[in-house]
Amino acid sequence: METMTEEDLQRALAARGHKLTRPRRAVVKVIAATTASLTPSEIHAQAQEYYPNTGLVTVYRTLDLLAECGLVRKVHGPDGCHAYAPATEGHAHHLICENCHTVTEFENCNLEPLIASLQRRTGFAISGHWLELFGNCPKCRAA
Amino acid sequence: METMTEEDLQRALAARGHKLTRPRRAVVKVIAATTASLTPSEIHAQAQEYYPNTGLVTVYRTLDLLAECGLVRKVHGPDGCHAYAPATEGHAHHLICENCHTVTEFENCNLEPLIASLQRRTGFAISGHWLELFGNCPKCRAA
DNA sequence: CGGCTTACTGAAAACTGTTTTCAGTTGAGG
DNA sequence: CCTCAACTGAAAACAGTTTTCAGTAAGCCG
Repeated sequence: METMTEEDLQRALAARGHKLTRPRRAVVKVIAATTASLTPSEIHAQAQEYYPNTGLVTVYRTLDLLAECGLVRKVHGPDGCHAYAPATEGHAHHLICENCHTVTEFENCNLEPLIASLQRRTGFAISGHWLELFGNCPKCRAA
Repeated sequence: METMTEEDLQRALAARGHKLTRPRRAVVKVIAATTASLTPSEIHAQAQEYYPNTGLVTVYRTLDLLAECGLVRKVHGPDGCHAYAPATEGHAHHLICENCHTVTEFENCNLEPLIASLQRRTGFAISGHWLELFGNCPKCRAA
């Protein structure tokens, strides 16, 4: 369940033969530093603090790259489907704070009984699923 | 689990004081006739078969209206978040055919144990969730 | 260390999906 | 019927994303 460090992310990109350019480092730094889900333009704004020349286009391209490598995941929520969050390994789901957008991933969704019963009842062959939970994180509950 | 008829939908709109205009009737007819999830522009194309003057803008407005009334639900899937499907009553989830986009709704997701355990472990107060299952419907499996 | 090659870059333009604006139309109650 | 607010389509505005293109720089190789 641990989120990857900046160095982990850089290593993962390099291992796949991708160059570690200045704007990529900036985006990676932003991703590594956040617990929240961020939109491409939020990431862009933050990345510019590390490397002011970072272009929004490159942020999109880098996010695609990171998503392909499974290092980042798109987060779908009631207020939109434009945000990305750092990914943990393997199959995972999101627990999202509706207030500050902090995202916690979890596995172990234990949907097998439900899936089995639905396959029986509907005749569908179920091959994947998506589960996102919404609420308020401990910090926001306090405030 | 039954999907509403054209008349049901019209009655539901009228009951809330909305006018039954020609383009709205056309959109409602499309929604009542489909089991699949459709994008606004697919709905637009089909609605024009019933009322050729139907504008895309009105399709968007009518979908908003139907969604507000709980008659239609936005479907979020791997290939996008732009589709709408007829809604059944109450809390419901989607079972979506990745091939033909047929959507079946179901309730009874039985996530309470998972939610309770996550609340305990993370300190989040969980107030809502989203669950979508993907696979192939009986028809597409046969083909 | 410096030069080379190709992956990568930013800016501008193009695109797609959605929303707003506005003047004209129409449904439904009186 | 008549009236009037709710509603409409077209055009324009807008937001998010992708493509294009000429230039740049990462990282290998000598």
